[in-house]
Amino acid sequence: MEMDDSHGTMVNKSEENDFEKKGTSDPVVYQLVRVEGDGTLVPATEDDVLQFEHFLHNEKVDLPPIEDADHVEEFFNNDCMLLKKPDLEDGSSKLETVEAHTQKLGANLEDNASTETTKSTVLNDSCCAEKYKADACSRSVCDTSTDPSVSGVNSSMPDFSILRGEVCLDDLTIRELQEAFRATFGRQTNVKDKIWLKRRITMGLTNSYDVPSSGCVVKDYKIVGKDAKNDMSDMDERAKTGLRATSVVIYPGNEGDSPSSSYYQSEDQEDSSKRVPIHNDEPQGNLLGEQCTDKRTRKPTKRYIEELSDIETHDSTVKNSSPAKRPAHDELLMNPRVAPFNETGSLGTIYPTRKDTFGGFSVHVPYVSRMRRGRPRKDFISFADKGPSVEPKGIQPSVEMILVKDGDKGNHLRKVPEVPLKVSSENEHAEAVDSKGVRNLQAKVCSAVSKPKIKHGLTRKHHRAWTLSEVVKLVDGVARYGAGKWSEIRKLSFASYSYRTSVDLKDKWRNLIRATQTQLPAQKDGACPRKTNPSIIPIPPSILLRVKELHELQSQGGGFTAPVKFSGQDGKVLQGKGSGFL
DNA sequence: GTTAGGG
DNA sequence: CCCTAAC
Repeated sequence: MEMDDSHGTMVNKSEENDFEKKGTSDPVVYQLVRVEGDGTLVPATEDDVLQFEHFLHNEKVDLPPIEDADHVEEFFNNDCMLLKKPDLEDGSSKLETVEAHTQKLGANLEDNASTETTKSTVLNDSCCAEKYKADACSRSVCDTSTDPSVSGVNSSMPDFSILRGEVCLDDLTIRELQEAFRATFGRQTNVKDKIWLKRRITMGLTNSYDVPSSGCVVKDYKIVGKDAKNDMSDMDERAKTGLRATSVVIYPGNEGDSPSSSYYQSEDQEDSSKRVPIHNDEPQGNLLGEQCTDKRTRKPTKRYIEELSDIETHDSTVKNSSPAKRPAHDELLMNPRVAPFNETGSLGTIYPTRKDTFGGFSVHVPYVSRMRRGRPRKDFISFADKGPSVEPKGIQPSVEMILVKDGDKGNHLRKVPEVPLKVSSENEHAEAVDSKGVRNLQAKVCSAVSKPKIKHGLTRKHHRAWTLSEVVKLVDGVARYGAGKWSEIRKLSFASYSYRTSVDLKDKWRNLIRATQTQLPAQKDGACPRKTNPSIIPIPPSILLRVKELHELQSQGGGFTAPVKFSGQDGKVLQGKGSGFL
């Protein structure tokens, strides 16, 4: 199965094929999540994913290699939410299992839930609690055991008969449960925790996370037992049943705020967090129930919409996580769904898209990595009051703006970038407006398009790559008027480039200076000037040399004024090269 | 309003 | 590019 985040939709297509091909493919989809210091769950970052790539890869290629048995089991034991802790020393942002995370959340749940919902259904299983705890806490305890029945994983076929007929999961032995697990998920497990096994099997058969820990009866591969609930939307109902049961039963006397109590809550973590994207794709056609179609949790969005993060984490006490990896809105955590595949184009080209919640809107965005690197936008429009909308199948507004290569002069309108619901457009409106006009236009568009209040009508300027001609004009302007006369240069040399502000010129000049300090020496050494990014047109060395000269002259000369330094040679170079690049 | 600098 | 202090 495909574990790559960028293929969030694999479950529908390739996975089945893989399964059929290999027979042992794991139909469970794992989600990598990150637990921030404040306990918030966020989708794993790309970096996180990379760290586990080998994991996922291993699993994909061949199931549980012996060497990795520990880790694989860790995945399983934790309902596939594995995670690793990259650097514990800083203690800031750590990765851990969802189980552990849910522990933290458990206390809250306990507070909110009524304690009289205590059930005794789990009592007979409480003996497994210790085992479970042991499993969860110290890996390698059980996975090193060599139970003959659990060793020949890849070769033999699962015994599907274990679930045939009417079977009460409670009556099964651990081994039988393991077999049932295997029949359900198509893979082996070494877990000996009955509760866990039963829950996992039940979840697998119902394709739901919301299952009781015991009392389930399987009949013909389907859960017919009592508490097999499928309605995830019924929160109240869920809070009263299996979820409560486990944690309260263990410590019947206390009110549920004991750490241990909340610990065992972890067993039902899916209930509370619902972030466990166990996706039981059906390998055998009839093994898994299909009654829970809309329960499937898709892989999380890979990118962060940091603009939403503050909504969720403004009050968290532990604020040592990197701002760039702040947790997204909970809604975003839970709901990002991957639309199976969207067909576009006359050729039937299929592009994966995912449905994402962007500022409260349901939108489809290309399933690509688009993690923002900079700090969070401050002026992002808050759509917090706008609930998730019904996804429009036909209209799929994209927040992506397609960058249009700057032709040349004029005809540039600073777009209103990243306004939600703004349909992507490739056509630049042929209208030049000055900076102020742009602001106004932005405000207008925003107010027209989106009802929610916009903070200040400020949106990020549409990124425009600097063209060579612009660079040449800038260099020319600096040579003519001097560095620092940005306003002047803008007025006189960039009259037709209305979208270039004096600040832009200044920034670009600064970047050019930097470029001369980095690129030029490298080129002299014959080294490859930067990692050649074909999409970025390198600035010709001649221009860089001019920049360097101008910079040195004007910096050392101190009070550089006007055209004094405009040497004939430079002028010639500029003219020649400039016209050539235009 | 501009400019310089940090982010 | 954004933001902001300092002119």
